[in-house]
Amino acid sequence: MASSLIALLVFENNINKELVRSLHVYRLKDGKEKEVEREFVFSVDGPYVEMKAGPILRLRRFEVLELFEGLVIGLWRCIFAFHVNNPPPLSHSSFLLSVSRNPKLKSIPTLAKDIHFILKLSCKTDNEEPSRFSSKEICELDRDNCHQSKKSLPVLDQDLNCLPYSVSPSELSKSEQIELCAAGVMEKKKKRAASEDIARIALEDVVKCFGLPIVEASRNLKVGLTVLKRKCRELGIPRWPHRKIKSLDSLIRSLQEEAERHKQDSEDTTMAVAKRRRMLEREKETIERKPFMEIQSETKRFRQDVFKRRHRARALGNQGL
DNA sequence: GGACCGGTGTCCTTAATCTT
DNA sequence: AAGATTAAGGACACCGGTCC
Repeated sequence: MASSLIALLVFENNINKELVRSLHVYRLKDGKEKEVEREFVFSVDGPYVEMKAGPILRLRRFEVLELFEGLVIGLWRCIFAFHVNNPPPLSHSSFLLSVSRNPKLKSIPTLAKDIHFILKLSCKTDNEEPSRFSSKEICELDRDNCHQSKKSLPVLDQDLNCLPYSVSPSELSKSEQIELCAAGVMEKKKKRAASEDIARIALEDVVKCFGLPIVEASRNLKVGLTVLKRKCRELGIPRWPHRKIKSLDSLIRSLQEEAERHKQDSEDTTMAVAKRRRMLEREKETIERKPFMEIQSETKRFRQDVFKRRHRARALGNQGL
């Protein structure tokens, strides 16, 4: 479960003319980006997360003081969050919240609606007066509100940085169990792969997954890691070539960038870059066909050169800063 | 019901890749 | 070239299904 992808949204709401912060937390099930396990909604007053029709839960170590992207909080990954007083400019959010450029978003129900809502709010707040409160003051207000809510609401000391639902199923009532099952929350028993399915896996199927890490490939092929490893040995693949291919891809990309930069340069330079790129692409194809092949030593030298250049460029960039 | 087989998950090791 | 980081490999315990 540690690889679960978490999407999280914080936005301002104006229901009942009160300033309400909403936090939508989406936990995608077991790393599978298509299945959403549960949705939480932030409670009105303080850092508590209210399950829909459930108890109040505590989200620790999370203060929405600024814009967050990709921040990992325990098991949770924040895809987008901003403080009520600090709405981001639309241009900033365009990449992350654009479904066409970030296809992961498609897998999260109601997200499109939420994004639309957030962006509308963002536009509105841009035109509004800046808040009278500093972030620090808001934070203090929040803390006061927390204390209040502690008095009035029952609070489970569930840390959302750990897996939710750590309460054992036997402790839940039958109706709660049914509800959890309906939400897809209860741990599903992993079914073992049928032996005919394993036998049916052909080299072509495996080759299609070379671009993925072996764990993801095994998920794609619907078999366990051990099975896939054994299958690879059977098919004459001693090591999973994902890293070789990724490395060659990265070299091809940097050559592409170089080609862009050298557009105006001499024909010789352009030709040399294009030639090298073709060589790398051929090598990648060869490895895809013969995964046991080593990366050529010439390519390894070239890769080392690229690393050095990147390193120098970064160092110069840092000096410039 | 017990033995056996095979898949899964986990932990540690090792190799490959990347950074400095 | 050395060190750091990351990802794959391998071993092993556990569990569920099947067969006798």
